[in-house]
Amino acid sequence: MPELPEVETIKRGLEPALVDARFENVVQRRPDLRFPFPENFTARLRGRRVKALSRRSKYLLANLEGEEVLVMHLGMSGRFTIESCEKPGTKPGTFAHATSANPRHDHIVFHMSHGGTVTYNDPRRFGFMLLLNEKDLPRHRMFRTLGPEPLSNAFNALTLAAKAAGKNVDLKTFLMDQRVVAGLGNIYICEALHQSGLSPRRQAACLVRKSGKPTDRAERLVHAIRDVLTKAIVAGGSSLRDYRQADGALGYFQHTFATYGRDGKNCERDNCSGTIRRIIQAGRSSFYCPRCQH
DNA sequence: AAGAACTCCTGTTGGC
DNA sequence: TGCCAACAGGAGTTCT
Repeated sequence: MPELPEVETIKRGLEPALVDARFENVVQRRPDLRFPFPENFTARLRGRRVKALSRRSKYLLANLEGEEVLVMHLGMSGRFTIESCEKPGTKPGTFAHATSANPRHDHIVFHMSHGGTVTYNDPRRFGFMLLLNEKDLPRHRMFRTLGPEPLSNAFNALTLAAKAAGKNVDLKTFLMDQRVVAGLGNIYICEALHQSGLSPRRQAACLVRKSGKPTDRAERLVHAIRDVLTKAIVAGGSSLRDYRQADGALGYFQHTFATYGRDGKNCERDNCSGTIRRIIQAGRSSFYCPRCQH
């Protein structure tokens, strides 16, 4: 499920449950997800304090006491649930059955020192967890090649155009490549392409001029990516408030899409009477309006 | 060496 | 109702 805005939302939601708490006990219900869990995973976490949570691309990072980082990737179907988090403003013990997810896919349970519990559930098991030294993280093969954070200054029309030069792929596939820009996925690429009026079928090279300078399309695309992500994070934040008051399940964003999943529906862009279409690119669905995206 | 195809896994949905 | 195919928010590995 999660793309950058969801991981950011999850990070914020988990902060009160994890930051400044210690792992009292960690229950590991299976040897692997997508990859094997780290050697002695539970023993290495036990007793350790979480200094901070952060995010890089779609990775959720827990910086631990002792200069280690717990790296968590949620794959397609990973989710976290918080239970019995006794923090100011929450009622202890009210989250007895916080999750509607099938408990047979509860693979990891973090029992924290303040009495709260954080459970990782992942039916498809495309997620994974790593335990790395802080200083090794940037050199790790999963981080080394990651492109810039789309909400940082390192991501701009200039750097995007540089990566598009000579590329013989369509824009959709280009943006799915995490080396180009980190954290985008199927949904937000479709949305950003719609907002910028660019067809997902257009070639990536349209972002760069012969001189190497970015085209106007590149400028528009960068702006749209930023805008779509920022709005989605805000929307995710609003659903967070529910989880604290309600059932403890960490909700995802409530967001309305212009294209994603709207195959056959009307394009709602002003003055556009097109119909959203679904096509397959690199084996994945793309949604776009052939009328206003070129 | 870039780009396409295949792979991991379970759950849900829609058509017959 | 059951059955089966298609599809799902990801990305590493293997092919051509």
